[in-house]
Amino acid sequence: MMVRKSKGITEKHIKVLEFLNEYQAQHGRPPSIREIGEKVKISSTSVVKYYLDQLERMGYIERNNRISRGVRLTEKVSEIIEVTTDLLRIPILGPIAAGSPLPELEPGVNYLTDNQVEAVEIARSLLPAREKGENLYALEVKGDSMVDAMINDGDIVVMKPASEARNGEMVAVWLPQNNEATLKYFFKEKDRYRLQPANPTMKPIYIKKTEPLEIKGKVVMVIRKMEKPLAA
Amino acid sequence: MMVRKSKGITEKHIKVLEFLNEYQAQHGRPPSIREIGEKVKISSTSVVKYYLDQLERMGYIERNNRISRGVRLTEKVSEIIEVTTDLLRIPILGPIAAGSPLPELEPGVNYLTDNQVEAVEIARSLLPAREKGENLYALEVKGDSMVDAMINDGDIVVMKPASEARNGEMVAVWLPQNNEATLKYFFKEKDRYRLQPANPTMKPIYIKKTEPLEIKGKVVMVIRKMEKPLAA
DNA sequence: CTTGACACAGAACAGACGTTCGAGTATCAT
DNA sequence: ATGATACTCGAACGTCTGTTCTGTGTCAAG
Repeated sequence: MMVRKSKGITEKHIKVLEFLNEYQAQHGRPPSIREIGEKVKISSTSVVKYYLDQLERMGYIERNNRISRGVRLTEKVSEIIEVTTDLLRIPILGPIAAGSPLPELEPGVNYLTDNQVEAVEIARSLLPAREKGENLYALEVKGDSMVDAMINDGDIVVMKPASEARNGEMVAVWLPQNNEATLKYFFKEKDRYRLQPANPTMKPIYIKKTEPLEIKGKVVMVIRKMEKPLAA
Repeated sequence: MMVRKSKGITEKHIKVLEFLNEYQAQHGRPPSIREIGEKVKISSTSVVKYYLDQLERMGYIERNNRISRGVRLTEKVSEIIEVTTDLLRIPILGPIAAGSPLPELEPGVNYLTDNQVEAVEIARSLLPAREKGENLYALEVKGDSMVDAMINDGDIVVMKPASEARNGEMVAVWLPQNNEATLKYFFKEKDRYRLQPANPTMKPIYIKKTEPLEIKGKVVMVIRKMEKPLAA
């Protein structure tokens, strides 16, 4: 009767979760109840337990009782705070092919907790400096239509959502008039856009500024797994 | 006069280190002394401490005394046991360019503990199934000579050491007669080797079996970071 | 045979740690 | 005012956990 039913998370709960996350990342082990209390400014161990009980009931932590430091954050906390991990799970939204429209990130959907979607795990250190990794998504290349972007069938393209780009950035664009998706280096010129293939031996496409061109995202990384040998 | 025997690591030490590693990976926290003793078949906590003290003196673990479960494996243990991590540190041995010989993995050198070399961190889940990651190394592509392998200047190529290959595998080969390093799909035919570019629009190279051809490794993965925009 | 380093066991102890309980305060709807 | 709810405190308790101490058996050197 002393535990709230379904009220929301308070500032204190978040403080506790953040400290749990921080301590674990820093020390490689969970903190003790007294260590939590000290950091979250709770002077009684019973109050810390009080909050831990609530957090456990809410599904944000799991506990192995009777064992010291037996606390563990669950997947669910990522909905509340940014969990520091070395690995970043990036959802694979779908295929990218020349003739089909690009899958897009729908706001408000948490792909990481949705086990339906596949994902690639990328080391944070592999990402461009200080790229937080927020909202990154990945596409799997289907077909040979991206060869001029130096991208093969089966490659994984990691994207950052964007609707505009600066010169020299590689973007995924949808060309409504051609009904075509493509990956190109983007350059804005006088009265046109130049879409430059990555392959230096190939020629650019020019799109007049009056013509439609939808930038869907910037390419952050391309990953090619040589899993199975080439046939033929 | 009192030089005792080996003085090195014993089977028990390794058992302890392995359990430390296993428990940490499984529970996200270090084990207690009694948990160690139970698993390593030591019936007294004092003996566990006895070994922990030795391991600490040898530099394989660090301890935060007075605090429960205050044990942590150090970098050095990777010389002794295979530390299970989600991340794999793969050393970048050097550049790969058409005109220069390929850097090679020197046996007996632990590149991971040698801070001199750069490294890329790859999530284990990203590697081909059950690729242990042993002896993997990486090369950084310099120049545009690998464009026919769909590989750009600046790309990171993750390699597995190999001196021969099966049909359809992409290999790094050194062609002594041409004084050239290249990445191609490898096919053995009647009396020749066919080196097939990844780019389907390009033609293969044929090498007679009588001519020299040194396979240096198989390509496991290619990573392209789109860090900076393309100039021009 | 004696000595001493080494590997190990068991008991005991002190402090760390999680849990329980009694009690107090503040807010809010009744 | 009343009571229910949410939150906090402090003390006490028992277990967990790391440390210390005493003792035993082995083995090689002196």
